[in-house]
Amino acid sequence: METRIERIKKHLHSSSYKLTPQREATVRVLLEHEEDHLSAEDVYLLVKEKSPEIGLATVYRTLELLTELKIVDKINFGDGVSRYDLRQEGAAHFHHHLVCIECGAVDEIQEDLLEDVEAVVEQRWNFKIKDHRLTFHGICYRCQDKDEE
Amino acid sequence: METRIERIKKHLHSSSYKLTPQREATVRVLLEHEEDHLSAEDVYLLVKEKSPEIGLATVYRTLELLTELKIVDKINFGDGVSRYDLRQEGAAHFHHHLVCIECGAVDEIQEDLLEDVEAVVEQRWNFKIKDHRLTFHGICYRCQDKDEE
DNA sequence: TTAATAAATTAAAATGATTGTTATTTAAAA
DNA sequence: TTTTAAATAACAATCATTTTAATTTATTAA
Repeated sequence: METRIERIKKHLHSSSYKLTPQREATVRVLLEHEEDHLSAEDVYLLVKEKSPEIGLATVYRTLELLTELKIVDKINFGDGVSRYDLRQEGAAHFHHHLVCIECGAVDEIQEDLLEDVEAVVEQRWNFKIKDHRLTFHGICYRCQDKDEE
Repeated sequence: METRIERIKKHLHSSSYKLTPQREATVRVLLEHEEDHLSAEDVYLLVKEKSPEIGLATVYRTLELLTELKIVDKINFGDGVSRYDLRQEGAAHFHHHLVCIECGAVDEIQEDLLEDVEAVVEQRWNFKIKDHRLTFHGICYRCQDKDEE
């Protein structure tokens, strides 16, 4: 945890940004909720618990900055809010998501799975892929079990 | 064109909705701009050209209805607006998108390409896939040509 | 160390997309 | 035709996000 913070700090410094207390508090919340897909408001409320003086706009600015530096990815599941997801260290590509249309749960797929598809797209459409977003909508294993009862 | 309108009309009727003049005007705009990825506001402005009395809220409600009936798909490319995309008739799955990070162009991929990936996901993650969203971000062929100049 | 400068933050206001409300209109059913 | 329900227009309200202006914090140069 501390080492990841250190690395993020260096990442910021290398682009001549500082890891201010507010930014550090925000990063810590993201690290502590790596499994979740928090909205800016979610992050704000969690940061506020430890640093009550922080403002929502600062959280937005921090998330924007982290997105720019590709430390987090901004993603949108179709409800009205953007969600922010820490990128795995060293991951070349953004991971995928499984959104359950029954319970709303969001699970992650860390495996790439798209190598072949991307090769086809680059070739057939002559498109230089820099990033991707892949989300499946369906029924998660938990709700399938529930349905059987 | 007329036959597609007819089919959409029947689709609405089968769920006991009517194809009102406002709804028809909206559907026509979508049909006439099938290649584009219009926001609600875009649709509104285009509908207004032919039917100036229409209200923005009606366009929103119509798009929402069409989305519910899976006649259009609502998609979000990360700018602040939802975009609406007619589903190909008879298409089981939503098509994919190529978003150019230089010029902003959005191209479509109608081919599925995901069959293998979906088989893996259904099996390995025990997830019943109902739909998907796949978007690639990168440099389109037009901008690649431009860069070479 | 101190004055000057730049970066970051707060708090509040502004913006822009989307949704809700109410009165009215239109269409369908009795 | 009368009644009822669905759909709409016009406007107000809401919600996420961004901007602004004043203030604070950190950094640099004297």
